[in-house]
Amino acid sequence: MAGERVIELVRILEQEIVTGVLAPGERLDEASLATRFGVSRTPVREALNQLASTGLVEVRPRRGAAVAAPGLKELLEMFEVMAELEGLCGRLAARRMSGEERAALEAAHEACQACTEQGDSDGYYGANVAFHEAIYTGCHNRFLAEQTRALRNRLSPYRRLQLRRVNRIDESFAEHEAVLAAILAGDADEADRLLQSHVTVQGGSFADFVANLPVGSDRQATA
Amino acid sequence: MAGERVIELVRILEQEIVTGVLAPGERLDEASLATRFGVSRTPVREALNQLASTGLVEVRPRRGAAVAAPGLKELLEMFEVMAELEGLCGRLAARRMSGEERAALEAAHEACQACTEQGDSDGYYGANVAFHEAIYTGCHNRFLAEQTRALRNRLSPYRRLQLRRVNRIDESFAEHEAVLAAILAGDADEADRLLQSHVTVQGGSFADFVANLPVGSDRQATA
DNA sequence: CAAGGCATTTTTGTATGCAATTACAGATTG
DNA sequence: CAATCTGTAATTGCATACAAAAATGCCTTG
Repeated sequence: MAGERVIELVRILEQEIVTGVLAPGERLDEASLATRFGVSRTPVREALNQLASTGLVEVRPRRGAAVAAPGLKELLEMFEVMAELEGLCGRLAARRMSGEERAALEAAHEACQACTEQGDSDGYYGANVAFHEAIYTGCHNRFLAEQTRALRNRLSPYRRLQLRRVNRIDESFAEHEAVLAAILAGDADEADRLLQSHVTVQGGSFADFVANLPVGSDRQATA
Repeated sequence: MAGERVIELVRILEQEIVTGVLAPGERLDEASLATRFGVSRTPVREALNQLASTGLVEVRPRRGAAVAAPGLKELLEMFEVMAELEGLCGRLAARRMSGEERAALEAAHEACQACTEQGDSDGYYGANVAFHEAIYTGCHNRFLAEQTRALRNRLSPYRRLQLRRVNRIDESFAEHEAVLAAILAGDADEADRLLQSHVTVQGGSFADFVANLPVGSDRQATA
């Protein structure tokens, strides 16, 4: 399944959804996308199906596809699970990371530090991803890493809202430092706990998070 | 997407995979399935894609689909994550279950007891599912419940091997009893811990588990 | 007899066409 | 004037047709 063209379509659409070019709730009709990408409806359908399986788009039978617009309740549920998964990654990483992997994590942390000191918030976004990726690698559980990455990706449109908060970068970096210390010390419980609170909404202001949500996210799109 | 026919195909194929009618590694070519179900290849393709997204089948570009045959390492990774998810469900359920939900859990447990006393191992399989479903409901996190259910389903071909062990039913029931007690007592940590060990391979004999694996599961099918 | 190359055959990937369902708009009626 | 009904347009679901790639078997050749 999934020829090269389909994979490319998935990649492009996923990127546009994750970065917010395609807003939650926006309709994705097959014909338009097919014309836009210069292919037939068939690969577009497959791409939409794949995106639906990751949860990024929502398809309702006979009613077409749209960028997923989870309600507030569902978002909180997903954050709750993500916190647990990230924590587990950290817990396992603290126990299992090799010397090289620990060095890579430190390097990623230093890249974050560089961005922080220069106030490069765009750069920090990427460096932050690299830091967490280093932890995923270090947990030595590819399945867990993939699940966590997928959920992280799915929530990224909403996580970006948080990261834009004033001083959130500095806060995030400070939290990374503690996480790094715990992992290097091999303190699994602490790494778990710190990572959970790091990715949790409650780390910031919950009211701000809700207030910055795109309109319509306060109820189910499928309602 | 996903018309009625596709949904039905997914349901049937999923059932056949989970119950072992279709063995891990078995090839699933589109034309044969299309003839068998009396539909064209298009809905079959969609169904296979959906099953691929849940991990039950594996599709390699230009090389067709086959029932997923995860290697031992990957299986252990999945069990590790499932233990965590089940534990989290129990943790949340202990804190959040309503009175009716607690009653339902007790009822499910009693159904398990009936099967145990009558040595009805087939019946126990279903009652066991109901017990865990009651916990999923009680965690009040539909997303988590869905993720856990999906992973449980994906692992069910391998879990059944465990359940067939002598006395495993009795062991399982005794563990349920402890889980039930912890949840009713609102002891979240204990419920978490007990459920994790309940679904973990290490609960039984690891060697037996490995020995009963279908041939070929000791290495990656995609290797 | 074994190994490699070539043609055939099978299977997947994509395009297109048709049928069925749904959304929309205008008209009709209470 | 509001609500409902109906006809039309638009969109999805499925089937079929064609193109491209990979698997298979046979033949040639060393």
